[in-house]
Amino acid sequence: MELAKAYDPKSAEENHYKRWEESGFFRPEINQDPNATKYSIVIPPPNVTGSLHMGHALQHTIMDVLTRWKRMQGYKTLWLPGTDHAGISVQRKVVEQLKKDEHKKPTDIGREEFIKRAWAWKEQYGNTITEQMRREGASVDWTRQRFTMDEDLSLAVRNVFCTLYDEGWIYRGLRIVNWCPKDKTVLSDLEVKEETKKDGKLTYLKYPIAGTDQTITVATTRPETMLGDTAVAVNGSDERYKHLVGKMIDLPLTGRQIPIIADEYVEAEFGTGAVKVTPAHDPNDYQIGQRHDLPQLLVMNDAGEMNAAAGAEFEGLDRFVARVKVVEMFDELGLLEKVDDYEITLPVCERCKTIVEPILSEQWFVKMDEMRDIALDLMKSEGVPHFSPQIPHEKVYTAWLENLKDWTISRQLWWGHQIPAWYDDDGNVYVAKTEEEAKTKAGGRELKQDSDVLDTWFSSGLWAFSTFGWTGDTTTTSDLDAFLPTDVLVTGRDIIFLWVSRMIMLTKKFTGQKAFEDVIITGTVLGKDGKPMSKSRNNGVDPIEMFDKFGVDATRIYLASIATGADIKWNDSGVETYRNFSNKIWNATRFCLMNADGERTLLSAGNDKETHADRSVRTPLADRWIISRLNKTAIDVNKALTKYEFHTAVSLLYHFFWDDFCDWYIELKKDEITAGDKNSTERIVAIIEQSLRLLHPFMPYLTEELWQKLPITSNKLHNPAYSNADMTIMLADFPKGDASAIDEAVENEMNAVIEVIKKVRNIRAEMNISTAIKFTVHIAADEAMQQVLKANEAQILKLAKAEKLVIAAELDVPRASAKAVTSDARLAVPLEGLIDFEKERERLQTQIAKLTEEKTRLDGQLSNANFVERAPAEKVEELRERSKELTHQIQTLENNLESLA
RNA sequence: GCCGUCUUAGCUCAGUGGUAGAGCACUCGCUUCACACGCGAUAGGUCACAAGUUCAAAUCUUGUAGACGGCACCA
Repeated sequence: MELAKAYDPKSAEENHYKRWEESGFFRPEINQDPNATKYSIVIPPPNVTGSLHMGHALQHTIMDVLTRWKRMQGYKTLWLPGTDHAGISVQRKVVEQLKKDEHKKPTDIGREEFIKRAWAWKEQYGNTITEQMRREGASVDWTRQRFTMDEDLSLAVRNVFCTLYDEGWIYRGLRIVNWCPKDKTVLSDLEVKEETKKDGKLTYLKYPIAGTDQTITVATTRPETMLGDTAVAVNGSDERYKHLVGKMIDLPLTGRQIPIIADEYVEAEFGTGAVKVTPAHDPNDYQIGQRHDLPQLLVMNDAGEMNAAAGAEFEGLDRFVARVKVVEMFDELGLLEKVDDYEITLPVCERCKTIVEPILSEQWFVKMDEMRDIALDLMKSEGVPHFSPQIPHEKVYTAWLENLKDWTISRQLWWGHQIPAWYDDDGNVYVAKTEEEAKTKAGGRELKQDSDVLDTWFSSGLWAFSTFGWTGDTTTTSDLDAFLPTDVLVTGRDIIFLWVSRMIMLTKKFTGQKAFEDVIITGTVLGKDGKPMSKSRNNGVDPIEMFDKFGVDATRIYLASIATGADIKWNDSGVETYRNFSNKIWNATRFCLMNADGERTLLSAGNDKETHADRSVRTPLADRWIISRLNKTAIDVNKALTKYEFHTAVSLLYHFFWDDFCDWYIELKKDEITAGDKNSTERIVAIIEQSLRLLHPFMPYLTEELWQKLPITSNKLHNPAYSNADMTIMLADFPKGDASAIDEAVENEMNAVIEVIKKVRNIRAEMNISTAIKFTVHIAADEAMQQVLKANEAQILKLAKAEKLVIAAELDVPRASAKAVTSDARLAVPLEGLIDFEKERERLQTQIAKLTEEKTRLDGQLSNANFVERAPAEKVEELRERSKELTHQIQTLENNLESLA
C-alpha cells in the first residue's frame, strides 16, 4: 500500500465522523459489558447564539480526550451534548431581526408571536455550534442532545421553582436591583461587571437648611438622583452636624422638605460627612431608608429616563441629560459648591456595556442561606468538587460561598422559562407548575401569569440531572441511575459562580446526588497580543481557520499540550509543531506500510506470551529497548491522564514517537525493515499500532485513518466490551502498559550505544568531515560494554556513517585522531590528512572546560562537611560517583589533548 | 482596599527542594531510497529583584516591582 507523501487532514476528517456517529460508537449502549463501570460528562451547554471559539475548542478537546480514553478502557461512556437558550442573547438577536426585516418592535407583534420568532431563529441558526462540534471530532452522544427549553427540561424548571417556593427558598420582594436600561431587565450581581472611568465627576451640592440661611453640602457622582432624595444623613457623633439632626432641608428643584437624620453608616471623615439619601436608587441608601422609615421615591423609568416623580421639568429626560441639567440649575441657584474630577468605577451590563442603574424594583429571588450550606458542606465533608488545579479555585469558590447574597432570578424578557406564578385581581400570588393547578389553588378565579422569565442560569443549574430525564414529575430514570453523579466537569473560571456552584447546590437538593466529583478549570486562550480574545479588540483566532490550516488533530493536541488551568497566548507556531507531528506519524506509518504490506500476523509489543528471559536471549537490544520505552510511555500516559495532566501525556507521546521511535528505532532497524525481515516488520507494525491507540484520544482522525490501513488491525483488538462492534480504533483497547516489559538495564545499554553514535556524529560535524568520507571508529571499553557494542555494530556503523568498528580494551590509534569519551567508553576516529589539529584542540578544550565546571561544583559540595553529614547517604554517594566519573573523563580528554601536542 | 495567579533561552511555554528543559526562531552541515511539515551538529538562561529557611532554593517563607484576574467599596 502506498500512502501520499504528506498527511492531508481534510480527507481523514471527512472520512470518519459520519461512520462513527452512525455506527453508534459514541453511545454508551455500544458497551456490551454488563459489569462495565460508567464514565459520564455533561457538556457546558454553549449558547445557541454562539459559534465555536478557542475556549470551546480547548474545553471540548479536554472532554473528548477523557471520553475517548475511558471508552477505550472499556468504561460505559457518555458525553452528553446540548445547548443553552441564552435568554438575553437570543432575545436581542430576534429584536434586531424584527427591526431590520419588518421595522417592528416586539410590542408590535406581541409576546406569543415573538416567542414563535425566537424558536424559528433557534431552528435556523442554533445548530452552528453543534455542526462545528462534529468537525472537532467530539465523541458526544447526539441521540441524547438536550436544549434547556426542551419540554422535559422546562417541566423540571417549573417543578424546581414550585418546590423552592413552597419551602420558602424562593420569594418575591422589593429590593434594590441592578437594572440595565437598554435590555430593560434586572441582572444578577454576577452579570454586572465593572468599568473604571477616569473622567468621572464628583459634584458638591449645597442643600439649604429650612428656616435658616445655612446650607449643608453633600457630594454625589449621580446628581440627578437628588430628585429622589428623601433625607440627608450624617454621623450622630459628628460635632459639625450634631445640632442639625432633626432639622429639615428645603430640597432644591423639588419643592419638597426632607429631614436630616443620624446614621452610623455615614463616615464623618469621608467627603463632606453628609450624605444625600436616595432609598430607591442606591443599595446603601435603601438600607438607611429602611432603618429610618424613609419614603422610597423612584424617579426613573425602565429606560433610564426621569419619570413624573422627578418633576415636570425633568420628566422624559435621559438620566445623563437630567444629570447635566440638575448641575446647571444648582449653579444658577448658587447652590453648586464645586465639581471635582474623580476616578470612578461604574457597574456595566456584562453583555451590552450599558451603565447599570441601581433601582428599587419588585423581583423574584432565591434565598441562598441553605443553598450555600449545601455547597459548603459538600466541600468541607467530602472535598467535592475537587478542582484541578486545586489552587486557587477551591479557595476562591469557598470564599465566595461564604459571602453569598440572594440570587435575583426574574428577568424582564420574553424568551426563556416564564415564571410559574399567577396573580388574581387582588394581587394574590399562586405558584404552580401549570395554569390549571394555579386556578385550582385560586378557587377558580381568573388569573394572569407573571410576565417575567427566569435567569438562564436557573435552568442551566439543573443541567446535571435534567438532561438525564429528571422532570420533578419523573425522578428516576435509567440514565439518572446510570450516569449521575457525573465524573468531571470541564469549564472556565468565569462560570464557577454562575454555573458550577449552582449545579452543585441544585443537584444535591433535588436528587441527593453530587453533580460531579471533579472540576477541571481550563485556562484562557489569549490573543496574540496577550489579551483575552474579543470582537472589540479584533484579536480573535477562529478555530475553524486553524482546522483548515493545520488540521483538527494538530489543533486539538496543541490545545491539550497547554498545562491544565494555565492561560496561553495564542501562537500559530505551536499548532504548526503538531501539524508537523501529524505528518511525522503519517510518514512513519507510510514507511512501515511500504515494507510490511500484506502481513496479517500480530506480534505483540510486549504483552505476548514470550517471557522476559526468552526475549532477552532472542531479541536484539533495540527491540527490547523500544518495547521497554513503549510500555513505560503507556504507563506514564495513563498516570498523567488520571491526574488530568494532559500536557504531560502529550509530551510523553510526542517524544516517545518522534525521538525514540522515529529518530532511533526506525533508523536503527531500517535496513532490516527495508530488506523485509519478517520479525522486524512485524515488530514495527505492532509498535505503530500501539502508538496510534495511545494517540487516538488526542488525534482521533489521523489515528483512525492510519489504523484502518494497518495490515494487522481488526475488531479483535477492541476492548472486550466492544468485541462485536465494527472495527475502529475508537473502541480498541487503550494500552495499559506492562511494567514487566520495562527493562532499565536494556535502556541503559541502549543509551550507551546512542551516546557513542552521538559522539562520532559530533566529531564529524565539528571537524567538517563530509558524509561521503567513511572512516573507522575505534572504541575502548570494558568487557561487558564491548559485548553490547559488538552486538550493535551494524547499527552503529550505519548511524555514525562509519566504515569499520574496532572494539578493544585499549585504544590503539595514530596521533592524527579525533577523540571523545562517554560514560562507558573512549573512542577515537583516525583522520589522517583530514584533521585540523587546532580545531580538535579547541573541541577537546571546550569539553574539558564543561566537565571541569561541573566537577568543581560537585567537589565544592562534597567538601562541605554539612552536606556530607546531613544530606541523604545515597545523594552523597551519587555525587561521589559522578565526580569520580568526571575525573576519569577529564583525565582521558587531557591525555588526548597532550597526545596532540 | 482585600484576596489570588503569573514573571524561566529571542518567542511561546514545561519543570516546583538535589547537575536548568521542549517546540519554534538563530548558526553550521546534509537532495542519507518515510518525512525539508525532514535529518544531523552547535549556540543560547545569576529561572523579575531582595532578604530569609535549608547541607542544598527556579522550586519553600517574607518583602519589593511589573502584568493579569477575582471580590469589596465608591457620599
